[in-house]
Amino acid sequence: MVNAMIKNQISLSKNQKIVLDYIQKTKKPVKAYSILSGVKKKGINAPPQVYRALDKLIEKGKIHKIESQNSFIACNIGDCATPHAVAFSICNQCEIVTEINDQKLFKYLSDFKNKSGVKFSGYNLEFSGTCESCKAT
Amino acid sequence: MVNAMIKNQISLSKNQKIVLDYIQKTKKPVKAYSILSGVKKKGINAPPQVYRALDKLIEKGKIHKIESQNSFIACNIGDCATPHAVAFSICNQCEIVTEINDQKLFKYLSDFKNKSGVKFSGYNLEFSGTCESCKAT
DNA sequence: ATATTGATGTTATATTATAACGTAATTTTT
DNA sequence: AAAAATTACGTTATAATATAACATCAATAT
Repeated sequence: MVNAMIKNQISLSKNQKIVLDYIQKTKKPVKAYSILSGVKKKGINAPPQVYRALDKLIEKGKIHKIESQNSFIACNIGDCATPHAVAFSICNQCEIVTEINDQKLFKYLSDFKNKSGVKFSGYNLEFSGTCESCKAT
Repeated sequence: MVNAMIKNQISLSKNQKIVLDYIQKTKKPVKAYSILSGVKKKGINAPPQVYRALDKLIEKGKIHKIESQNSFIACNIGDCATPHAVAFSICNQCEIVTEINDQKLFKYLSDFKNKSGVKFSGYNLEFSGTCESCKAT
């Protein structure tokens, strides 16, 4: 009752917790069927259970989908305030994906979009290239 | 021989032409299997033929993939000079997708990326929202 | 002329995702 | 607290998207 009033308290169901837990353990984005194998021992048996959890976790800003890879990654900005306005850096070599949290970029893109006459609802931006550490080698 | 020296002359194979032709006829992005059904009468029988053509057409800057939809759209910037740095506006209502050709945006994003220490190789930006005409209704 | 590369055609299969159905748990309304 | 509504669950089956692998043919470079 008291706890229920804490702001931004987002409750997760059992399966949602299991799936989020698994995703948070990995550094690289994971695919739905990898998640499935990874959580079979926790009692999740079939794709729909995974996909349903993924959908809800995205809605709740806990994870993001990397569209160019059909993979999923935990949000690194705590509870993502804007789960539908996201930007990522994808290293083609080591495959590590990092979420970009840049207010100026966010503002630039939001403004750009609004200016263009389209009612802004979100964006997905995926940079690709070679990351710092891979560049070194 | 003479023609072969024309700059930017990009030659397309038979199947590539067929697939590009089909994509250019549509306003909305099309899916690979829709293309397949659409070009069966032209003698294209199986998915790999379509996917191979799509891959090459992307390389050659003739089409782009809309990652969030697994669909394909003709490049509206002639031969796209930068097939791996693209931006789109996706209307959630009418599903029309338009390619954004804005040098300032392009520069902003390229600069942003380079500044961040990552060797820039490309980006894919997909805005979503409600387009002008859908907003009216 | 030969070797290399790019394109084709085909079969089979891998990967990603959802439909549909019945049941159970949780929350909201009365 | 009971009823209603919503959300989540488990399961089976199947749809939709994409690629592997192999044999052949065509174009081009050496």
